[in-house]
Amino acid sequence: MREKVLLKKIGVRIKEIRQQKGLTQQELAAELDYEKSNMSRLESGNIDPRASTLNKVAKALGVTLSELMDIK
Amino acid sequence: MREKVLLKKIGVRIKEIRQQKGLTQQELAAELDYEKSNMSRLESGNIDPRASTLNKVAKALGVTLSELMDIK
DNA sequence: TTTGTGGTTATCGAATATGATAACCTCGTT
DNA sequence: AACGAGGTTATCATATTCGATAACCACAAA
Repeated sequence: MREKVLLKKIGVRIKEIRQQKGLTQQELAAELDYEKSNMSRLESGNIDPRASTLNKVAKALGVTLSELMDIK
Repeated sequence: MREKVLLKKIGVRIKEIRQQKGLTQQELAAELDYEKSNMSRLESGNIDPRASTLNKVAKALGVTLSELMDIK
């Protein structure tokens, strides 16, 4: 894993928005055709997601990709 | 390739900013420890880059990740 | 205790990015 | 024509995501 800090921040950002929307990981995962296990990996910062994955998450959360990537 | 349109837009956006800065692909690639061939693939929208890759590009271009992802 | 919810972690196969090298193309210039 | 600059494209090995399944943990409610 090359950019640990970045990935952690992305995970935290996703979790933050998800919780604001009152969604569980499972509910969000369902909208993405993800398994909840994948959402957990993503939010925990253990993976370096692809642009298309981030875009899907952004859509499911109702924010733009730019907003999702607005990490401090 | 799942999200062709998105990837094309990301490529165009990178190219746009790179040209604004007056950089060539080779110069940008050099700052990233990329080969110019990789930059070309990225700008052409043929790959689905990882978050860490996008972050490196953003840094090298002097913009935030959020700004880089601000694709119409 | 049992059941359900929310989340984590490990593992697998398949698909794909990455890093590198090389060949090629289109120009503008000498 | 020959050369270089800027890009493109193909290919390869390696690393990693993705998609899925399953086991597990903590907690709350029945």
